[in-house]
Amino acid sequence: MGPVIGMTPDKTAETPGAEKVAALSQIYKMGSLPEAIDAARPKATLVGSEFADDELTNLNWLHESTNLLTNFSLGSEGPPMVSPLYDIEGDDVPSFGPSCYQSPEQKSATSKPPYSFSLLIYMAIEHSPNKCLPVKEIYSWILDHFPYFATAPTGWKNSVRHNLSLNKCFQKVERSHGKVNGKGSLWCVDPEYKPNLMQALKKQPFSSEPRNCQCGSLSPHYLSSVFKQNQVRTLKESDIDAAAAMMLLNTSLEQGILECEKPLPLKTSLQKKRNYGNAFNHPSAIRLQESDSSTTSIDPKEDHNYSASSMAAQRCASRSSVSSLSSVDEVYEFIPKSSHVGSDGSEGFHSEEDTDVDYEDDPLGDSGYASQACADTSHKGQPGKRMRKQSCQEIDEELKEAAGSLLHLAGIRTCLGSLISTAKTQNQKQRKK
DNA sequence: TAGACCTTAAACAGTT
DNA sequence: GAACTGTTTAAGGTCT
Repeated sequence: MGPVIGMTPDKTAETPGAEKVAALSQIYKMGSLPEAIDAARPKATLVGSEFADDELTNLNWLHESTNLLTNFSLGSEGPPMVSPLYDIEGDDVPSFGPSCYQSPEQKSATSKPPYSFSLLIYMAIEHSPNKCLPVKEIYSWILDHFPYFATAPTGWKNSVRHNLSLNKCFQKVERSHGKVNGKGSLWCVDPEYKPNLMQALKKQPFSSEPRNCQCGSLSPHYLSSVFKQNQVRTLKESDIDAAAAMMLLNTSLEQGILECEKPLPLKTSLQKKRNYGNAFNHPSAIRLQESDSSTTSIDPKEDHNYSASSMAAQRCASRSSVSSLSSVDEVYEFIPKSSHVGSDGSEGFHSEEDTDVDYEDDPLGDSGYASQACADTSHKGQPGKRMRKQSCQEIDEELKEAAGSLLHLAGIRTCLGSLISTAKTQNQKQRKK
């Protein structure tokens, strides 16, 4: 088996910011994504008409992503999604059900699958409804589809974990506290590396003769379809960047004050992987990890791309790097949505698992960092409250700046002032309650 | 041959 | 305390 591009920890490829990952992760997790997109569309149109074709600022992605993102569920169970893209290209509708994997796996009951653990994990995750799986579910999926591992030495599980930890293609999504449903984190595929994984997946059974390929291969049809889907996603990533930033803004607005009452999350996989000098070196990712004190200069170019990655977005991303983004429409409807704030002040987000039937045992939506950042606020003592309040005000200002930068990108500066001030007012009201 | 990629094993710490 | 999860290191094999 040939090397898989961009799949090892020591690789120094350019990477997306944690924000994008978070945004996309959130998108994956939003079971009701089409509705969210639909809900956002009219509002986006209001502001989007002024800057139709400005790449990052183009909100047309909202329109297109209705179709595009519908196809994100490439591995999902249930009926296969029919994409207009396939219609356009004259492709048949791909089948992404388990059956599309069946052939090789069934044949490989006694022989080792021709796929690397990275690909196995990738397939498992992609096959999951929310594109996120706990390690245990990944085990299960692999076992289900590759009976070889049922009788294989247990070391393969170690290898799976090793891959998850080391391979930057995979990102850990912290489970929230208080989860009764299993331990450990959820693992997602970094969208940035999906092309690589897809390429590897595409290459593996056909292009190059796998080392241990003793079994059949994935359907060429399946592979080409998936590959095309992935290409479409890649094309849209720049747009999604903007969307991610927009959503981050929402998170920031809601969480900015609360955030300062909670230390940044513990070491994350992002940090870990950054330590390998690798892909997660995106400025925003770095800076958010370097906590509040970081003012190091970054690549202006990237800073431009992630102008929303200023302090606000960073702080926000430090939580939401995994999960805490809201739907796009909430950017415009922060105030009404803020009424979702729960007793712990942690709401206003969609839980990463809100729609996940498997992990839905968390009605509070204590998803990942976002809620972690809020859940413990009551535990904090009073002494530092004044300082925190001051910090919160500073953060507020930073949030304004960040929002300004971002919305400047989007060309919707005009509504910023009222939006933020209103949101701020509402947020304060909520806090007073 | 070197480097990249991948697998396997093991140790260890933290969590449940 | 056991089992699980996550991290890290190391060694060795394969391929380009």
